Amino acid sequence: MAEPRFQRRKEDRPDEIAEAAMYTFAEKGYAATKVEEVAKRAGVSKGLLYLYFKTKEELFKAVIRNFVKPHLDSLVRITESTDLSATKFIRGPFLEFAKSIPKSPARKLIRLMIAEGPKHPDLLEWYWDNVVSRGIGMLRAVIDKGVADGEFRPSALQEFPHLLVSPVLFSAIFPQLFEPHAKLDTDRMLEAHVDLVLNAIKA
Amino acid sequence: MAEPRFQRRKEDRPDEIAEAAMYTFAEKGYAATKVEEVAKRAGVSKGLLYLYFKTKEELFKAVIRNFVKPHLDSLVRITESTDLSATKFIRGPFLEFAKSIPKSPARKLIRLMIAEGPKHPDLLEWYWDNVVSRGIGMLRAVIDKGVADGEFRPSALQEFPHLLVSPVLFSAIFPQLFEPHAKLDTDRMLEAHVDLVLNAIKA
Amino acid sequence: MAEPRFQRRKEDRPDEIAEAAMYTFAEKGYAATKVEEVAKRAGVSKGLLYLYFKTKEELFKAVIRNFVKPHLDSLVRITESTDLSATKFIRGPFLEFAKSIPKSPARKLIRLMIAEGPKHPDLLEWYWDNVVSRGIGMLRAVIDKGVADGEFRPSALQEFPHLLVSPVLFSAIFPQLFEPHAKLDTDRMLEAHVDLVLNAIKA
Amino acid sequence: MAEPRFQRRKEDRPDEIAEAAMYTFAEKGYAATKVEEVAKRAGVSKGLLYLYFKTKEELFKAVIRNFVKPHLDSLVRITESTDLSATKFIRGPFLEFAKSIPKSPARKLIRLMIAEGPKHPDLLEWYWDNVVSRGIGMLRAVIDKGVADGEFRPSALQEFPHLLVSPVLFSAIFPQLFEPHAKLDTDRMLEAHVDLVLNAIKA
DNA sequence: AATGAATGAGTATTCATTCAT
DNA sequence: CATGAATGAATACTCATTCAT
Repeated sequence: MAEPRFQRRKEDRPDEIAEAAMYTFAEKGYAATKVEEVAKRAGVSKGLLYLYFKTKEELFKAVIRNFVKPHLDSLVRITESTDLSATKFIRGPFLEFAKSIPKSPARKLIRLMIAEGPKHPDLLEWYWDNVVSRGIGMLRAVIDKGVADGEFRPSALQEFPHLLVSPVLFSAIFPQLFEPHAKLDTDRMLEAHVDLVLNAIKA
Repeated sequence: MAEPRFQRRKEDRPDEIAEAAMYTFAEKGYAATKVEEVAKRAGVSKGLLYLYFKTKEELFKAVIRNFVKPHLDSLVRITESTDLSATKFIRGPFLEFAKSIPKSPARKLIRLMIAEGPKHPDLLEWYWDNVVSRGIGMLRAVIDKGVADGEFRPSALQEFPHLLVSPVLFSAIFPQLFEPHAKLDTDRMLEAHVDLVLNAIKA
Repeated sequence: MAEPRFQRRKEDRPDEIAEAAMYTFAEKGYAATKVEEVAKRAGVSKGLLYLYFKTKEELFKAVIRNFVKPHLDSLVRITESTDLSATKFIRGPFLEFAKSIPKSPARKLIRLMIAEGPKHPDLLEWYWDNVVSRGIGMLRAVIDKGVADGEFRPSALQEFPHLLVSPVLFSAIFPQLFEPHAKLDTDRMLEAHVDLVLNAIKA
Repeated sequence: MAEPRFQRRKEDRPDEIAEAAMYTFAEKGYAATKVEEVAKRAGVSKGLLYLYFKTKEELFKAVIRNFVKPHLDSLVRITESTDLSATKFIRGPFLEFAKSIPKSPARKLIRLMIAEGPKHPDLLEWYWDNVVSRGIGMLRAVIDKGVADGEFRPSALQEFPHLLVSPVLFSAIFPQLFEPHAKLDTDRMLEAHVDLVLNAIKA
């Protein structure tokens, strides 16, 4: 007859489930993830899971959205701290952000997005609108500012800020595939990357 | 006048099946690919497919191996043409190779590898041994030669030739995900990349 | 007014399924028994069957174990009633037990065991430990007691109680094979058997 | 250009195939026997096998018929040697025959018959007509003769000669199932059986 | 007569989803 | 709200049989 010490508020449930799902998807991939396992991991029944998420696909999308938001916020925060010079911004907050990616669970979600993205076009659209295009836009703004301020010389990097990001993507994926065969010191590689780029475009 | 139900064409069959499989895997991904569909696409019965490939997984591995070999050969050929200076090599054959990737079917296999790789460790091992590590080794040799010849200044790129490759990977993946929302001129981006890098390390 | 698609009857289900399976296995043999047919016969979906029995083989083993237990218990009860003299025990409970076998569904399971046993060594082990060796041991004890009590003369039957059982086996199998061609009055044959044996070993 | 020293006469082929089939069926059982494996074992192509045997079932029946014939002949020979007294016949040729069964490959065919028989009614009919009923008839004749000659007292064994055979069947089957758990000295058991029976019916 | 490539019907098993309780 | 028993569509794989060569 003991009343439970922690009454679970129903508001938390969806998030708890999404978190369990995120770990499971990350570990096993979409197809190999069983809804029942997610439910078990969340300490919840299958039926309840389906109360909050109509389908497995809904759940997947919720996971992506949920766990990308923090990184989104982090991007926003970085943007706001742009009273730094472009060079200092890139060497500072950007590099830090870049280094954090290959170590965070986000790296698994990146692989998931690449693997499953094409099957979920609306998810890709959301992702493009809310994450990728904003990220690219922000980087472009930083580089443009660097050029305007005379820190950087004009270069194709203004058109392709992607080049600033691609090693981040690389260092998120590479270890997930080839870790057993090759260690990659992603921190140092990303530092080298930033050095190289800044060296190439410095005025 | 009905076309014969049985045809004998032993030699070609495995390759025909593998090709059909490659397109199907590329389109749908591993899990969503039905063996029967591959067979149909190859104009062959399920049973015959299984005569040549013991399991769906075998088929998948064969596909990867089969369709990566040409690129491997291409890499080898590039290596052999290294009577060019390092700079010319990078601006010439390497850039050409890089540009070809995002346009060839290989780009789909790259996405497949990222998506399915972790489920097939032996495939990853083969891939590492036969493709990735050799590719990286080759690039490192080129850069080292450039340094030795006084073309390049010493730099962390010697340790991380990956940086030379990561935009190639990026330009292979990005359009598969975000093509509907953003066109990316991969040719020009890769040219910009090469420019940037050479600019950064020139002696 | 349609009957409900879902019914809850957790407790009974495994037994109901096992019974349906037992009849199907008995009729068709292991290989020719389709899981789906068993499910249909039990008025249950394939999926539910698999909820209770991991594989077809598990189901088979469960059937054997389930439907042998009653006979096992019967054997035990017989053993316990051994305040009878050995002769009376054989003429009474043992003969009755023997006669019951060729008429019960057990006869089908006996044929199944002979047919499928070698493919399921762990089942054979269980069967040996729980049924056969105990049965033989019990019979040996009865005969030894008969000798000790001066009812029987010492004989090789003490070493081979199997001889007491083999006509039981025979009368369980023979009709299943040759019923259309030859009726065998198993009751009278088993009575004759008991007469013969007792006549041979009476002191 | 060497001409083969042994030209295979086509007459032998069916028998060779049947022999290969017999060993395979005996080892694996009907369902688990693959036609291709039989062909390979016979050193013949699948196609040729099908030239001689229309179906797998035909092949199975041919096997049973082929390999039971020798035992049939042996029975016949035994019958013909009945210038012996009934007692001596049972102690001599019959016991020898009985002892040989559990050691010959025939024991495997016996298990096969029990397992697969009910699925092949015509085979059972043939088997009944050509083997079982003749065998039983012969035994009955021997016992009747013993009674007529004053060797045996009249008994139910005249009606149920099966009782003379059932331990033979038992000793053929038992070791195939429980050999790993219990050795059975079939020779001694069968001797004990004959002793017991003769003791029971001696005049 | 002989081959073995080719066929496709047949089946065990899984798992997202539903709904009676 | 919450459960988990129940469903059944979906799919990899096998193997007896056929037939072009």
